[in-house]
Amino acid sequence: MSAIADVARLAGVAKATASRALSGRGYVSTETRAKVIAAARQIGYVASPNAASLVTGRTQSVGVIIPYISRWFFGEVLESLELALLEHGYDMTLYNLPPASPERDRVFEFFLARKRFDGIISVCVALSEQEVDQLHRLRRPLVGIGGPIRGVPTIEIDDVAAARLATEHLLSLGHRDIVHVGGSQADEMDFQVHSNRLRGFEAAMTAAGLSASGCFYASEFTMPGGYARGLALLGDPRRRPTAIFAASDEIAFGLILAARELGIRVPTELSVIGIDGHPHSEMFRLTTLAQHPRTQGQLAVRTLLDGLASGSSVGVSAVLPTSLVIRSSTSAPRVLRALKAE
Amino acid sequence: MSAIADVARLAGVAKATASRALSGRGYVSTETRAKVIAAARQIGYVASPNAASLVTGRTQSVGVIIPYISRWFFGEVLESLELALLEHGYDMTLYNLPPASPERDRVFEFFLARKRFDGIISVCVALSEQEVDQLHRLRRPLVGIGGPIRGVPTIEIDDVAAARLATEHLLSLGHRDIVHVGGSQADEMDFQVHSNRLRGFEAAMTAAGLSASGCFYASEFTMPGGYARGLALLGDPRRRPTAIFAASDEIAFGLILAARELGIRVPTELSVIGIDGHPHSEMFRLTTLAQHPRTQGQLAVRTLLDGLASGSSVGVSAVLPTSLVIRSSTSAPRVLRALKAE
DNA sequence: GGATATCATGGAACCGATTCCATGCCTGGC
DNA sequence: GCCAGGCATGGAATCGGTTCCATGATATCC
Repeated sequence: MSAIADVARLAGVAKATASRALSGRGYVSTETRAKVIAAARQIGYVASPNAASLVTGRTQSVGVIIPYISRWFFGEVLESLELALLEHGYDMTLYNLPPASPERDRVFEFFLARKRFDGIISVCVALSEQEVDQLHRLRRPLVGIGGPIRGVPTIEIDDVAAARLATEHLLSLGHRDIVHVGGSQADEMDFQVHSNRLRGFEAAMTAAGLSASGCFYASEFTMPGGYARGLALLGDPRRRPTAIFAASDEIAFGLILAARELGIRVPTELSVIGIDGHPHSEMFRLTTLAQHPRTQGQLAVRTLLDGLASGSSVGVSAVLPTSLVIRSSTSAPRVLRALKAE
Repeated sequence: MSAIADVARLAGVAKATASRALSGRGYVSTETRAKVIAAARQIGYVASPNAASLVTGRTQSVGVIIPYISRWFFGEVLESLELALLEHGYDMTLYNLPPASPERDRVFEFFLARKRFDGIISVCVALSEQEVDQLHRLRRPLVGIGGPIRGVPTIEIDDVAAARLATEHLLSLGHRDIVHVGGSQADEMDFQVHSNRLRGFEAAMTAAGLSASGCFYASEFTMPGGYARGLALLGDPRRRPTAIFAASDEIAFGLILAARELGIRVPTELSVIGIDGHPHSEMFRLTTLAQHPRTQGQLAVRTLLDGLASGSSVGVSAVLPTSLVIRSSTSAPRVLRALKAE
């Protein structure tokens, strides 16, 4: 329970000098600094961040708002955020805010409005203009991950482009009968991830001269979701597509398992492509459009801390690239290969 | 940026009265309270928790130390912790501390020692006596999840018993040739989860008059880990067991997939049982010993807040029950069924 | 009706740092 | 030798609350 006054007394200096010696700001002679540091160590002094933030206004802590914790993308982002923040000496305070959470207003009014953070990172939680204004008024920089927020720098991937690329990969293999299994708009998160991926799919299909209508099937954004959808979709051999573009790798895993269960060979009879770059995709030999959540997290932290240093400048948004990782869940459709063989 | 002094001035009372009116402590007349509350609302006053904690010593915030974020068990625990803490008006500050992390000392010296928390919850991170003492000296209550810490209340399941129950389930079906696939002691987390589950397995085998030696195979604690181990283990038909006890559901999923890939029918030719109660276990029709991480999280929060209220009393540890959920990944071994059929 | 308990309020101290300002010393330049 | 300026230090104010203590006004009880 030692305070800086104790350190000062022990070192035989004034509080002010002790503070300067320990923080490194202002003039202190080398020997005095050494004395103070020795005294601090001797009594195990640790500065009280509360007292410090009271006067400086900085808390050395960042708030993170996130809708899920245990889903892959979010877990990865979270881990990278925590690591990057820790490196820069910041604490991370976590608010789990599922879509349509009844806690949402509580969190905003009760927690975020208190001046506990130097900044906030919002992962796939859209903030209303009012909420953004509120934070700006507190002069707290704000960075988004996963979707655009008006007037706020955001780190994201281009979901439309990623979906288009994935679909184009299937098209380039010769598939014409392609289905998209993705999240429904109903349980969409704040950002338009689901509908953006659908739009990218439709764009690619239309550009290839194909109709996309009736080619979308909704699913939970999970492996069991994809599995259930797969069983229903692939059960009828006559209506079976030759390829599926899944909006996430986990959906794709479920689809592959459903196909196996129905005796449909992947990729011979059915090609499947996902989006994510999930670590399990290697095991499932899934072709996927990898995004890089850890990079997104690191960049978000850097952007936030830059904004913090430069005094709430606006900061710059970034659209991070995705990369097509081709494995063996995709190939030319059987008909085509039969033709080629002739 | 309004302070309580502004509220007091506007309401025409002293700071002390305004503070009492807003916090609800001490005597304030009904009308004065109404005036103060109205004034506070009018200028959008939000109390500074820093200033408050400076004098009360309470921060209304809890630190959580956890080795993983995205693994199922940990994600579940985390979500339940956050929810329960939020309900009681506490913030949750997260420290991700993988086993053998180089950040560990930094986290302890630099972050935890600062008086930023009213208490700490350690999820599967064992604390050294020194670390525990340090926290006790700061009079900060401490609760563990997932394993015993000397002198600290802990919420856990009985890993030995759970493993024994799982193995006994296989034995009771008539299996004699049983293998355990679990985590290696090398990459064990702080608590003895891996070796405890192995011990439970050995205990059950020995009690049934069987030898357990040579029946353990190490695997990463993930689905790909189980998959890789499954391919290697089940490849040779002559050395194939009739049943596998997997130390986690995710390992079990991998094993099941490997079996399917090798054309081994589950459960006809191979029974598989796991531990966890993972949400995907239903999809894999996996028989499992379900533990309940959310309950563990809730109980940990309750224990911590009790300790907080009663002033660092010791609190009581709890061993939570597991439940056997029987699905169709386990059945009597084929030989036995053939005999019965005669 | 006077002593006592209860309620209501204000003034001031305090939590533990940072930082502004004043003071004094020493050095160097002219 | 004197003055300017850089360096080193201490005193005191400050951040924004909570709480102790004193004071006064009512209500209660014998």
